[in-house]
Amino acid sequence: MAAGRPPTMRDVAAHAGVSVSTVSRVVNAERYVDAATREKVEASVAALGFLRNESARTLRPGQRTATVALVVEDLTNPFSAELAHGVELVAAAAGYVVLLLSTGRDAAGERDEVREQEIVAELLRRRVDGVLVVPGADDAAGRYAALAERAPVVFVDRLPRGVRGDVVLLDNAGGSRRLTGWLVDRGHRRIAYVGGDRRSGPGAKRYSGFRAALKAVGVPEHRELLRFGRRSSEEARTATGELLALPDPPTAVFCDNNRMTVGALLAVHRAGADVVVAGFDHVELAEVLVDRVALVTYDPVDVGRRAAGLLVERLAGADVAPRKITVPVELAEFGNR
Amino acid sequence: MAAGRPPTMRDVAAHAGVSVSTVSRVVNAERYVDAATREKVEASVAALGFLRNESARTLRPGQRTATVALVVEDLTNPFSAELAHGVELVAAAAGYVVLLLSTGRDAAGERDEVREQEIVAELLRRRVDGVLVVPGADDAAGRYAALAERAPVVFVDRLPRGVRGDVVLLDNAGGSRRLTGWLVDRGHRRIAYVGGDRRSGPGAKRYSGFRAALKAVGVPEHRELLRFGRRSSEEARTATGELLALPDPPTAVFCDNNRMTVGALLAVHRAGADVVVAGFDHVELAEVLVDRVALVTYDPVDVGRRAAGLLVERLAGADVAPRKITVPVELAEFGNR
DNA sequence: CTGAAAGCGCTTACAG
DNA sequence: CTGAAAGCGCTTACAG
Repeated sequence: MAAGRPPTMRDVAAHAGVSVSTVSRVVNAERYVDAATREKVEASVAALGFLRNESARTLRPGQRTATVALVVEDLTNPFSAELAHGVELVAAAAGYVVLLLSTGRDAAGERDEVREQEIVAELLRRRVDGVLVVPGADDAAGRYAALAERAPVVFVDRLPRGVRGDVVLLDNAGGSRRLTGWLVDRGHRRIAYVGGDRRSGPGAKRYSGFRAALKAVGVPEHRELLRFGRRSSEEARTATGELLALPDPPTAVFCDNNRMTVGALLAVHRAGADVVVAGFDHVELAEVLVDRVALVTYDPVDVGRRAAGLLVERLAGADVAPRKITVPVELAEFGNR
Repeated sequence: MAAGRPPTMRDVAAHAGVSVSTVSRVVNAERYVDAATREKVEASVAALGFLRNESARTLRPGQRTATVALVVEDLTNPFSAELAHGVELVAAAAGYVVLLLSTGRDAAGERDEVREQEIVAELLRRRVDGVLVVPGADDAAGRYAALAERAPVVFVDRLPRGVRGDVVLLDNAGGSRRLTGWLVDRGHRRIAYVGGDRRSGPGAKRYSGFRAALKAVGVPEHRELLRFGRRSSEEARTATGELLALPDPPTAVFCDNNRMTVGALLAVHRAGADVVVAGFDHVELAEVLVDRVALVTYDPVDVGRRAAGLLVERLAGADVAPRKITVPVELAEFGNR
């Protein structure tokens, strides 16, 4: 398991009978190396199983670590996982390796700011070339500003206030508007809303799209049908159950994200209620659960690919103003009825 | 964005009026530093925003990179994603950072051995302290042997032939046996099998558990009811559809993994067939789709935690024979009937 | 085309 | 308790 120290360029040089500089040139595929010399060195590299120590290379000023970091809250979320996959694809193709860090939540479900600070310091210590962040909140400015000063940062899904950086967002407001419009077009007037945080980030945009769509056609928003701050599918199920039990229940439920949709689907299915479920994010098997479902979907892998693309461009020297990409979303309709 | 070179220990030393050695001692929290000196240095560290260059530290022989790598085939798979989360939790707690690499598959769905070789080389170049691998095949020996010689490797989900290393497996055979037994106990005699590769890895164990359970109670295996080599839920759905259309259809379908289960659930649901679905892996909402379902479940996050735990122990110096952990699985039963 | 030498930012014996 | 010096494994001007 511990097989001595790995061979160094010095070992290769000795083996090939050349200088260390020459080995370096060969390893770096530089020009101006005699073909015969090159072959000799390559033979020694192979014979010794030499692999250049990247830490040593990196030490020289101007040298890159060829490392990018991806900071997410929780990889358990399918959005983050697929995003990470897209990031890895593009990063690897461009010669970067991905460092994965999750910020997590503390026991109370609150953001762990100490951990976030520590992550930022760690990335700085490791001199990563660039960072992709899916921020947990809009107020992360202070935390990521120090990072953004030293390395390009691309934000995904939300842009913290006051930080400079490229950003990749979903068309949250537009998607919500279309989804709500779809319900209204089908005659729904009492539409419930089950969601998480309505104050910031994607949740805020989704709620604003919902309101805008209702307002545009003069359909009233019923305050008693709005449920915010739900964090899990269980909480969404309970909330939806309560809504269905109302004297004048909704005819449709708008769900803010996939956990909300899962909860709502369960509640509607169990109640055997004649209610349409409309949700943001893809939910597997949704269509067979409830008579009629509409979902706003998009490809998280693509979000990751685009975000990594922006970062790679920055690292390649694109010296332009911060850019913003809005990934389009699609409305998919399912149902037996 | 590019704010000059970051401060070095030399800058801190000058600022604090001490030597570089002293700065190093303070930064490394060594003893034998005068309290006043320490404070002075800490003040300078803070003033300059010094963060020790980890590449430079690493260069010294015997110094660790505090980096572990996780190699998976595809993070899109929820198993890998949750596993990665478990790994990250334990690694971070132990002071390691996680490098994420996916091997992927080529266009034809075949393993990309060149990419795997390149990943191994990359990890060696970066001098990672240890590696967690979810191998794509049993014959990966040659590929990971070079790695295992230089750094501890923990294999997850399958152990390639001929490689030394710790391994964390699921109780595949046991889970399959119980699941099959559950079906037999309920009177099923014509049980279909829909699965992927039956030759190696988890698939082989699951199939052998299935056979063993049938054999134990003298229930015959019906060759016309076995479908292997299915790779997606679509392929599983088609296969299940065919099985249901047989003149003498099965009364239950055993599914090898979650994609198979999703496909089978859809097929049974659409056909309105009175068939029980039994599957390995958790499937969200499975219970509301089909009248009766049994699933073998486990916690992939826990698998990741345990694998990372083994690795961290190795890195802490545990010099013991290769260890094997088998993560238990649970049988969960759902249904309206 | 090739080599000797300096230097990247740290850590670590070795003195004191 | 503190500092001067050597050295980790590379890269890169500078000569030749």
